[in-house]
Amino acid sequence: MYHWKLGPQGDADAASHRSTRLFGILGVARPPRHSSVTRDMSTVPSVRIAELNAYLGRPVTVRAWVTHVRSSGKVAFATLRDGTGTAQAVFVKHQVGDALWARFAELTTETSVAITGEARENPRAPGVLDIGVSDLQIVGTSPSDYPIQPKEHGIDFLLDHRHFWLRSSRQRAIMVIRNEVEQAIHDFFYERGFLRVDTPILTAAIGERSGLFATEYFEEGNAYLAQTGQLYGEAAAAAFGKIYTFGPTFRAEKSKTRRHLTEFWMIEPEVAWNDSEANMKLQEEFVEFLVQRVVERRKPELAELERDVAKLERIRAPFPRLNYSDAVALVQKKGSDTKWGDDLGAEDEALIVEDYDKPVFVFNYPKEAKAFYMKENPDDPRTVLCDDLLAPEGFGEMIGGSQREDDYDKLVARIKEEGLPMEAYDWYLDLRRYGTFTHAGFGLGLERTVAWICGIPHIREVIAFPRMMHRLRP
RNA sequence: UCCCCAGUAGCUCAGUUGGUCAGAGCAUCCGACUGUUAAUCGGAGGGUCGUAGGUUCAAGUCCUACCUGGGGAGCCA
Repeated sequence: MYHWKLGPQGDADAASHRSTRLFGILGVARPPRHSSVTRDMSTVPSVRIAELNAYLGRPVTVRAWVTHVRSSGKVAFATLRDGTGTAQAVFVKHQVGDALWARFAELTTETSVAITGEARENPRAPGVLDIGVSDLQIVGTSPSDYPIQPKEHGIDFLLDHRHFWLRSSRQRAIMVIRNEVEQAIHDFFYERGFLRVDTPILTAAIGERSGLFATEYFEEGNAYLAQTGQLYGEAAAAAFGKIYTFGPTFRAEKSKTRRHLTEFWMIEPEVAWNDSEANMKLQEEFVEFLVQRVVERRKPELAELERDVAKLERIRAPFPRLNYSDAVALVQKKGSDTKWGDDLGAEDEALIVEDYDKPVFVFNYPKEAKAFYMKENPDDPRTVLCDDLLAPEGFGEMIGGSQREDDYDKLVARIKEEGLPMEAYDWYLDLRRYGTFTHAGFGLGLERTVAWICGIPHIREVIAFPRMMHRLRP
């Protein structure tokens, strides 16, 4: 870690001084060979780049990574990144001396450094502060073959180097917005009296659909990675009223599209006494809240991503609603050959969404197109009380929700119709035997939501380390 | 699983009807430059053209198979 070199002049004494200062800054014990050298550095504050403008005209120490180096004979520049922002270190040869000047020449892309100098504004580049360097410690060297360049790269190459790609300013902006969305989710539900419930990731087979990841589980046979926490969420709603889950979800389908991951994060609220109407109202309030929170607090990051903020500012409840039958009629008018009873395909969703600049609800699908647990529509028993919320700008289905079937006999009949193993649902059916209750909930795909807010076309870019069919590393 | 597309230098790509086709830009290394912002200028190194067969006097180039990946469909969030 403490990997620094002397300049060509062999400035050993100066080097030991600098080394001492670095160890002091890092707050770790000095090696004994430097113990005779002491220097009080308490007057030089160690700051993050985002805080630099509070220290203009004063000496500071910044610990950061070098993103770019430029040299011009007698003056040289190193751009610095520390995760909070960027700054520019300026080396003027006649000011820094030969030894430090020589050490500058050792800086390469992604060298980690501790740089001390005066913070000051740079009239030539408003917004990026300069550090007039008086001292430089190389903490970790970086070979000259660092793979990520400030040039175009293919997506495959970038994902192979995801551990480096995350260092770029664009990726930082995405992760900051993702974090803002996650925090907003917790705030939204906390303020409304929801209880967060963490549901199991290892489950017995309860979906019985293909696309489950299996793993050995002691003497119990196979366990499966959770595809949803919903069934557990329903049990929790009967216990606590209003709950939500927030966790990873796994789908082993061999999906190869920009909207799919094998591991993604899903938020699943479940609310006692909500019907389908209240469910949709909660969804649109929720989505509006998330989008407006990002607009309010993350303008710089949206700008970094060149996102059209005006499109996000328009995202206000209520959202347009189409019942399934009207949606089918609409897409047929636009040339689709989808018939009543079919599920809506990706092309159909695009046809529906193109007329709106807000997310669009499509509600009450045919029973056959949806899951067994959705409540039969009393006004049209061919359909169930459910909704999909489609994101604008072609980002696809962001939410799937429904009122749950609370009638024991109807639920049993649906499980039989689907050919599902009744014994797997014994505890789930108990929820209808012991104090059944009207309830509804939905699942929001975090990555799809963040991709839409960021305007990133592929969701693999909005999760730090995506898991896809052909990608298990890094 | 199905349909479409692509594999040429570290990266992004060009390479015409088969015949100086082993190329460019960037990156790297060396040199020049006192304020650069993807700096600029000069020079250098770097490739079994995805793999294996085949056609031909001659194959990145045409044919076949395979491998790998991408995009889309389905499934869904």
